[in-house]
Amino acid sequence: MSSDPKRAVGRPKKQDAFLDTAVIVDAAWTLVEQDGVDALTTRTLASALGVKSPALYWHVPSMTALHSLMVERMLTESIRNPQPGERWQDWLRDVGTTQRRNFMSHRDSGRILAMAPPTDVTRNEVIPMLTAPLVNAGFAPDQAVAAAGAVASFVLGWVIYEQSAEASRFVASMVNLGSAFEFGLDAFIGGLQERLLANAGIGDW
Amino acid sequence: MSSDPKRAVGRPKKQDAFLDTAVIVDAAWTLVEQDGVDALTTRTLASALGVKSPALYWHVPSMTALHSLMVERMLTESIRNPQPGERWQDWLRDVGTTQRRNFMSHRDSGRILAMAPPTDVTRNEVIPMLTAPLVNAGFAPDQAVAAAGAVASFVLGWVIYEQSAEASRFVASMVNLGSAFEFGLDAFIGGLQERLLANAGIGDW
DNA sequence: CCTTTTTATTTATCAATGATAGTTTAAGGC
DNA sequence: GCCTTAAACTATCATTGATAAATAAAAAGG
Repeated sequence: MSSDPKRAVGRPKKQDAFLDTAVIVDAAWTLVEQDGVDALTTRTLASALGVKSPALYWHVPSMTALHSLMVERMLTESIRNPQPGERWQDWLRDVGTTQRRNFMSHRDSGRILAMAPPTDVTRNEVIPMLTAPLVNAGFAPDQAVAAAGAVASFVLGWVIYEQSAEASRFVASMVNLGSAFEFGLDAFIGGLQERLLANAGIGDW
Repeated sequence: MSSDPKRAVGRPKKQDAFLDTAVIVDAAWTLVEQDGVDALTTRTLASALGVKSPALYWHVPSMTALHSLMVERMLTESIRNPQPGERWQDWLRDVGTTQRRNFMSHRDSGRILAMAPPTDVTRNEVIPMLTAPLVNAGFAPDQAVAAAGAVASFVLGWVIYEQSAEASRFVASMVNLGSAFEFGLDAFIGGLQERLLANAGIGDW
């Protein structure tokens, strides 16, 4: 409470403004990492920031908006453009595996992704970043969007199941989850490649 | 309330027991279909059934359990065994498209799937039903589990995005969602086929 | 036929949660 | 020095999932 000398009881300003969106999103992920998404309430989060819950609403309009911001943060961490000369297959495989690893390293990220509407940033930056390299590789724009969407969907669905204790325990008893994911991803990329070659042929799409 | 002559105020029994799990799950889906998953509360659901909310807890232990039951109901509606002589590719494509159609016909099903732990029925019936035909087709058991999991993940993720108003509006402005889904599914099945042929060869898996 | 137990609901009530209203303090511009 | 804006606070709501205790009807037991 009044243990922190930097904080007056009334209100600071620009100088030492305590909160901003980035700090809140940070703390939110930390909290979720520790105690799971069910523990992410406006009160626990505020308390982790040494603040009362209504203060959060000055920076973030709602809990749902916070979820979206958390997603945005996580997504921008795990997508990259292809390096010059990198084959699209290798790039896509790496993006897929990296994204799974990234999602899995954020507890309950699947559930959060499922709840959160995409932000403008997510829509306007992330999606084009996924489709552009595929168009460059020779896919038709429709195909590129479909392929990018399919990979994104596959990863999201996979992570949701893998983060479900019951589901992943059951499947993990039959198969190594990492290998299984890569098997699926490779199969999908292989199938995309077939379709790309078909484009060069008669092009019946 | 007292408008229904069949109901005494105290309590009925077996004969005309008002509630059971099936009826509750039914009403829950109806309610979600109409007003979305956020409107599915113990009170609204009870009221739709002409009952008070604690009555539900006699039949279903928790809201989460109800979600799981809703998922179980939905899943068992959309999976089928292959018909005799049916090619595994055709069967898998049909299962995938049917499942997407089924999920999409249940409002907010993606979010519900993401929240709900799988029931025993889901684990022990649905998953084997998906893998068995693939094993029959010549996939190694690991591969069959991986492939089935991948298709299930793909569909789940896709539906979550397609049911997100913002995400689907954005993607639908670039591509037909149905065609895009099928493009992804076909690519994946094509890739699986490649792998199956590789099994017959040197078998490096 | 009366008593006891079980089944299935009710009423009453909680604690937790997301959110808003209204208040308060600090800083900056004039 | 005042006024406006930024950024927090206190107080308070309505809603929600859930439980406890009461209660009535049906079934079971004799």
